[in-house]
Amino acid sequence: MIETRRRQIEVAASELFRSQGYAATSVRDIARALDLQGASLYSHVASKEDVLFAIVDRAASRFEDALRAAEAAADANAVGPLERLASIVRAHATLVAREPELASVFATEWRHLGGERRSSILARRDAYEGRLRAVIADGMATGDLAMTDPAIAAAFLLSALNGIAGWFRPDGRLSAEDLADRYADLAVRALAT
Amino acid sequence: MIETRRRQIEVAASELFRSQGYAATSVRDIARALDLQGASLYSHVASKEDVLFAIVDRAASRFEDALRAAEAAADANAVGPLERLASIVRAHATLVAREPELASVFATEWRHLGGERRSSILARRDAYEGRLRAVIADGMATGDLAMTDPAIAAAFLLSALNGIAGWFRPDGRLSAEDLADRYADLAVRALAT
DNA sequence: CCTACCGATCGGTAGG
DNA sequence: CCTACCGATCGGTAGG
Repeated sequence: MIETRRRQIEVAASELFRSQGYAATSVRDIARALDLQGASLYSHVASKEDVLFAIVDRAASRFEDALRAAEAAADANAVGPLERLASIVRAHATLVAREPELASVFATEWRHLGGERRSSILARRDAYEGRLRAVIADGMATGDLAMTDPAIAAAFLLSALNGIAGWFRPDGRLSAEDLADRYADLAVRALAT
Repeated sequence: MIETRRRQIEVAASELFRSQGYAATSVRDIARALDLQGASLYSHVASKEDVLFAIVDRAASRFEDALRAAEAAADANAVGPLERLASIVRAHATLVAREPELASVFATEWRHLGGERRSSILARRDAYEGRLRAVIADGMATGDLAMTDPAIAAAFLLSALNGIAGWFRPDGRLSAEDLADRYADLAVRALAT
């Protein structure tokens, strides 16, 4: 277990950033959650923004991995565009439901990042959204999906999916997987011919 | 034109709260947008939180009015559950697209309100969401809408709708009304039998 | 990882 | 609506 402390800081910060927002969370808030003095955090991180970036960067990678895996599985099973879309939605929803702090900070706190980091994260978000748009456009080309503006459909779906982080309780009566199935169903119905 | 200055403050604050968030926006930021000194704001408002509450309270009323109007129109025309749902979605989407600052602050900054104000706003949000759930449940009872958990369907739709504030440009190639039509279409398709 | 401390900025008040 | 100012808190550093 190397870098455990650093990880603890990121986990505690994710929870605080999610519930209070980055700007309203002080370095001392994060330290207190770990029973440290505020200044002691700086033995492990260079700045508050560094902690935010680490979280957001990790979140971006998780979403990219989930998308890649969903697409690879769809390729391997040679499924149609409808099932490909469903498995992407399922993957995204599952990730948000399982790690709402990560997803919520990724979705809303990136604007507190400085210039380069911010644009790098935005570029990755755009690329992700672009992949989803392409899947939707492909489905329209084969006639499996109804004709709509793929950009609008993608924005519609991503907002719905990311919204899960705002209300889903992982310890509630509904499992992340069940939730993901419902969302995939709603998404497919919304877009299928 | 009474209370113009007060209104200007709220408008400037909405824009700043939307783009930077409430916590990252200082009283002096708001004042600067109006060419005032920071302390001068306090001739018009009692506190920074007061400004936030005024915005969020106004936003809540706007959404309540829009919902009421959509339901009244549906009642007057005796339309079915499908068209009733469509007109509610259209009304909500139009409002978010026309006033993204108001909608975005309402959707995300309420947590910076203190105890009573916060719970009052949350109660109104819950009531609004409850109305949407009821419309969905009614549509399922008549067989116009497919059987799903109305709470999940409502959360799905509201997240998608509120997400509009995050990307829609009122001066872009798509009008608020066209956007609203697309969203109503997606919503109806997602839920219809 | 702590104590001690820094300059900057915060929301807000006094008094005009 | 302004100037002058307040105590509190902010992110971060020095030195151990």
